[in-house]
Amino acid sequence: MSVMGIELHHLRGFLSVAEEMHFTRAAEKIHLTQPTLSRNIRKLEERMGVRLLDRNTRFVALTAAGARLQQELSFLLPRLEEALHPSAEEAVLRLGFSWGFPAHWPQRLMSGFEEETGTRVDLVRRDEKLAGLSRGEADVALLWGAVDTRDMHVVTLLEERQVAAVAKDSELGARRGLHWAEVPGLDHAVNAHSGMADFAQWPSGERPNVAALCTNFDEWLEAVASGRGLGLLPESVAERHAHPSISFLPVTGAPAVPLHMVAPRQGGHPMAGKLMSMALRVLARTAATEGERRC
Amino acid sequence: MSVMGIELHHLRGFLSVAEEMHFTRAAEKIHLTQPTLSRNIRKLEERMGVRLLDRNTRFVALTAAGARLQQELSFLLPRLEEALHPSAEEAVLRLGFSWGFPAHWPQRLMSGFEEETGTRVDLVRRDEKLAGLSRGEADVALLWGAVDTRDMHVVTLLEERQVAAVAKDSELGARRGLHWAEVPGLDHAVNAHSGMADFAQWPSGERPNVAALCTNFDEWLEAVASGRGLGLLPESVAERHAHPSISFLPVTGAPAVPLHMVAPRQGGHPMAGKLMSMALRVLARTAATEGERRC
DNA sequence: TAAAAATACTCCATAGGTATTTTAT
DNA sequence: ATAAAATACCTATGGAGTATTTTTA
Repeated sequence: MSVMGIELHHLRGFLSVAEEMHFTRAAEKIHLTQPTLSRNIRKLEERMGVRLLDRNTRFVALTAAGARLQQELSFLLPRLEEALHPSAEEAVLRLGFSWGFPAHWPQRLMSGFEEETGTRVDLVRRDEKLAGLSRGEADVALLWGAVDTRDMHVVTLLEERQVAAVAKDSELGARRGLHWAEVPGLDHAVNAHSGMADFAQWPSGERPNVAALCTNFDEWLEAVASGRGLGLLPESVAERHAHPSISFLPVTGAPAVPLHMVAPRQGGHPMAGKLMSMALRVLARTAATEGERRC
Repeated sequence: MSVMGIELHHLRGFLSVAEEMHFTRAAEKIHLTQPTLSRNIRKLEERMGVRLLDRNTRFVALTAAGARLQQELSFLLPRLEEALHPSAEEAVLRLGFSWGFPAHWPQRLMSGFEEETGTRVDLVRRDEKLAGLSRGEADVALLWGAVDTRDMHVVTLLEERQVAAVAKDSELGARRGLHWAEVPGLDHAVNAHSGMADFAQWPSGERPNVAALCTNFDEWLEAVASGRGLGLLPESVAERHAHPSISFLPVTGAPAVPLHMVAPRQGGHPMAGKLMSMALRVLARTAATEGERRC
């Protein structure tokens, strides 16, 4: 009954005053203003039903009850605060991807997030469409292309041109570029987990021929290199995967490919949302900076 | 940093769920609704940055971090709650009076207050104008008549007719009543601490003659009994102090005497305000009940 | 007179509630 | 189909701030 409504900030405030014996300094120490701390102490006294501090404008002193409380709290509060700090083992957020992990800004995102939240970010590569999300092996994932949005919270980070990867010694190897309209008529190498070329969604008559079906990016790249078919991928990923046997051709008229950050709608990691919004912020700043650089 | 904003109600909620392994029951146990508890758990997880409970609509289970937290909290929280309960020694409010403590309703007030707040009320008689308030020997006081309102928080509980106490074998002993206009012309016995007859406030020409100046009620009553002068007092107090040598006479035209409850404006007992408002409530109910009885 | 606590107010974050939806067996 | 947790929305307590007043050595 009487304890009702007492909260930790009241106790932190009291302990601070009990240590400083001075409201203004005690308030500063815990980043409060003096009037707020004064009121919190009064509330604590009202709710406990006991005066804890004898005070006037010149002096602050503990009452008997206050001294007893300080003694108890100086033991209990630090332990409690400690218990609320998850161990380094526990404070981990696993960021999944299956291919095409972008350069530069994710590193800044991860270190910024770790600094701001104290939660470590572990990078996890899984060769699945959801990069470990569905099996609970990742908490958040970076995924190129279309994502089933039913059970997932999805945020689009950016969009990129797609390019075609072709074997240098294939018929297409000599070409300088392709047009999107040609694509359905060509043989394709497909990464089943990519989310890039979801051919099922294409009009049935125009569906490209799948000449090679792979289960991860590296297999797929080699399939392209060995001339089994062309592959589609985002421009920046192509840049990071130069291959002696592969040429990357611009595809005029091709739709842009989105990069998504994805997390489970329910039962997910409590900091997933924070990472996603921070990712948007970081990307906005990156875009702004690059804009400035261009000017 | 991460601990910011975690409060006791979050932890109480978590502990309740960890014990029940069932949100709805856990919510009932701590007198919350299930959605509120759900949100509080989510907030706790967000602020700690760690998932504590794996849950869906059918199952609730502790994560590793949750199990550790439960272990810590099941030790710390009960001790903390205990520390917030003042001991019986400390949870005391001293109610001062110097004379004329009323019958019936104060007893109900005191027991009601003790039951509702867990704070014991000790009755303290001190023969001073403020009945121990000024020396810090009482936290709240019941005082008849005028009270210096500068440093005190004052509430008027009721007003009563005043009557005159006269020695039966004095000249006034045979009278059936007095008129207020006669009072200045008569000899008075005065209790210096009473607050009743503050003669200093009377127009200087009409100030009654102080034939006997006493320092407490009992001396004063005997002074009246021995015929040193008349005394003024509230009707109900007269009723409780029948004296073989004293007659009580109505005084027509006399102003009513207020009964006040008084507490220091600053530095007072944190529950003083609660007692005062409860006193007003109790008296309102008493008045209502007596009103009904009359009808 | 000056330092410090208390008051008076404004604002807003969030705890708490009710009604409804989603989910898993 | 049903039990149970999650979501959506609303209300209002009270915590935090700024400006001012009061107090006491």
